[in-house]
Amino acid sequence: MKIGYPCINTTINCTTNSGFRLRNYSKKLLREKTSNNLACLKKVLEFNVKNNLLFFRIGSGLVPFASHQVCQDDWFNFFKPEFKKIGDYIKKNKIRISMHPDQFVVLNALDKKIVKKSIKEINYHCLVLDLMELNSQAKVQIHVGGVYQEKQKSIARFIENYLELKPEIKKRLVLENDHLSYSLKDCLLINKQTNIPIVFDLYHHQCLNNRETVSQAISQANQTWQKKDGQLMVDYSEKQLGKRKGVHGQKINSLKFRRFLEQTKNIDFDIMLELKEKEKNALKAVKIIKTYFPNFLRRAKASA
DNA sequence: AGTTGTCAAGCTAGT
DNA sequence: ACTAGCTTGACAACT
Repeated sequence: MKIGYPCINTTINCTTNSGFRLRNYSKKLLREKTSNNLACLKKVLEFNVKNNLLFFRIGSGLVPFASHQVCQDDWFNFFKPEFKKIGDYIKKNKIRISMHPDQFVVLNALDKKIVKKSIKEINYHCLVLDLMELNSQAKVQIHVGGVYQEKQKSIARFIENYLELKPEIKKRLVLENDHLSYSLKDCLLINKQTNIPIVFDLYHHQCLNNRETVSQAISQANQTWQKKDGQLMVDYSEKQLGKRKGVHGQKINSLKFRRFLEQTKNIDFDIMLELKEKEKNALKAVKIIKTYFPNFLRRAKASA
């Protein structure tokens, strides 16, 4: 089991997400920002290793506007050595990596232009991981997309578009249940026809489910991951009290987290803590696991 | 120096 | 009809 957090470290003063406005685009700015972001990524990963946080989601803004038509720069050649160095560090320290393109990526969109742009954005994410020379256990996670009042047709469109992707993209793409349209059950249905692994998001599952227990759900998601895909990835977050459905919580609740681990203790997986306070929650999670489930982290070392 | 409006992109449900 | 929310604030113009 590896513990991680997404995109941003609030402790060290270094961000991997610095960018600029589209109207200010220039090759120089793109290279400046990318250079800064890669340097910070290395520092964040070093912080993580020091703190036993061996799962990390790299933010989509690593290379600003990388998939936008304005970007004609061959940044991937220019920064190749830097990417490789970071990849070497990741492999040396056995860090699990994921990426998560944002909400504008809709592989099942009705509008073909949106599908095309989405694929371009997915390709960029995969290219980042390829440049780091990471294996197929480094994943890019997306949601199914829109419903457009015709769920079955929309699922069919997802499958059709997915199957047309290049193998080097398919090997990285994984699907995550969302909190209002596509449940775990829907994702499993898509998995049957595509073999795409399913990332299990606990909070989304609490918002939208088919009455599976957490234990059953984790087990079902786990079965979609083959050896080449690595361990099951789980996104862990909690409801923000008093806020409307879908809002992520701020802090990890020790009791709830322990209950979750207890319910799922027969399966090993990697946990991404999607809570507002970032690495602080991940550190707390590590502490909780060390205290109450010490064999879980030993297992991580053994499998690492 | 600190504050605030805005930023490439899509979709959904709550208000 | 409008907006908050989504995996993550950060940029840049203003006071």
